[in-house]
Amino acid sequence: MTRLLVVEDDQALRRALAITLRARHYEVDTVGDGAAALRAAAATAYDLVVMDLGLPDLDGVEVIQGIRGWSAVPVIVLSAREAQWQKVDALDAGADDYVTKPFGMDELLARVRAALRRAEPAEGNSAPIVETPAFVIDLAAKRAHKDGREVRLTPTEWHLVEALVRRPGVLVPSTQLLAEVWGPHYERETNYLRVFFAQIRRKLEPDPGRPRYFITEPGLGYRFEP
Amino acid sequence: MTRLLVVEDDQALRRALAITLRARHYEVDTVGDGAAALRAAAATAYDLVVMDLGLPDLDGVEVIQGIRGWSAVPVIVLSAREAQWQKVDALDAGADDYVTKPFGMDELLARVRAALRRAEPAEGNSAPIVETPAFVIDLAAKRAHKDGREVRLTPTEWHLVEALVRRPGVLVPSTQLLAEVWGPHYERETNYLRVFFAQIRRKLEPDPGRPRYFITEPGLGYRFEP
DNA sequence: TCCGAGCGTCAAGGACGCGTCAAGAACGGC
DNA sequence: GCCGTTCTTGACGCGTCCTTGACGCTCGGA
Repeated sequence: MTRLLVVEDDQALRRALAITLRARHYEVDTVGDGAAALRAAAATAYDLVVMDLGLPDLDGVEVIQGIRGWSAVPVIVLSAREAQWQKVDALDAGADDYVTKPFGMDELLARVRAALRRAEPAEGNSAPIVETPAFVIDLAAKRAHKDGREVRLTPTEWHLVEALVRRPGVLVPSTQLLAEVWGPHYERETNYLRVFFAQIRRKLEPDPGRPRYFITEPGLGYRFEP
Repeated sequence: MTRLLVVEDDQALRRALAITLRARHYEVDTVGDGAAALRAAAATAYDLVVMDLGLPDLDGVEVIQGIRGWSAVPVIVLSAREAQWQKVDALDAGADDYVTKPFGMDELLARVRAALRRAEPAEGNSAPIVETPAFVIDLAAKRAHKDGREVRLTPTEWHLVEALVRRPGVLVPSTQLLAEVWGPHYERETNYLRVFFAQIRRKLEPDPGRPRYFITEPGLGYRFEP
């Protein structure tokens, strides 16, 4: 399911957007101000953010920059502001697209599709099935098998496994893993990583005491070794 | 150098676009019709295409579909057509963005930057791999190999190696290395450098006693000789 | 020839990060 | 409201990495 976050202070428009998008089978959360937007984006891994630039608390550009600090999620900006420099500012802050109110719903939907289409290959181009002599991971189906037996992973364990397995052989810094799985405020909680990797190794590694696939690089981060 | 293809039948606008984009240090090719656009896109690996929808020979949507048949290059569509369904068609055909004429040049440039920024990580712009006859260093994956064997570097060793290898051949003053790796208060602790470079040479140099790649310039600093 | 500054080497200590375990808190399903 | 799962939090032992000091070497100048 594709998850969208709608950030819009005008209640009527917020409802209209949510209804229209849900009718297209997107899963939609809505918030009404910038602080809530940042909290929501930190708590949940959305596939796309639709955001009004005129928010009551924060400037839209600040919200974009806040999100861009740790996430590459596509952001489509809605705005009644016509001035060029505002579009330029928003786009340079990290927005992916800028739609001027009043806008046609069909156009917005097309831009949502375009943004999602672009983001797709970046995330899922490498095979959604990862296979090693010890275990098989199907990222699309969210299933893992070890020695033919199905292994159950909790949501957080999946999130971690995915973050590593998506870039085989590459070292992923602890801070990046924490930001990606728990959110930007958890970058110091390295003990989470220790606890969860212990669990993941117990479930997937042939010899959990001596990891072969989920490798710790002391002081740096973790690495998935295919 | 970033390479752009401009597809526009109006000669005046084509020239204006080319001049503006070149002033921003993009490398720009221009063509005047759809057939030439397809030929050019096939012949050269452009980083982005800016395309007018109203072309004399082919419909712009067909050109987009033609390009999308084999390339994922970002496409920004320009058009005087206001109707929503035309935007929807172009976006669904694979366009990344749709700008309605008349448009502001600053806005177009911002959208160009946004599109290029998105495409960047997928292509892997700068080569983070440093190769010498004796060893290979992959800065992105944080891996080092010597004679085919993997060599493990500690966090501080990585930091130092990176600081030097990023600027091949140039002499980096000791104070700068110390400030960059340990912080500004450590600029006098040159013994740190001696200890760690001894370690790094032991791990990477063919003959650690007589360094060939990590060179000391007495009294000045250190240099990486590729 | 002697001397000193700067560099390379080595080894010991202490600090830090990691793996492990377990218990309490939050969450969701019934 | 209860129960099982999942997440959070704390404590402890251990290994690795960083820091620090001592010593020998080379090279240039007195």
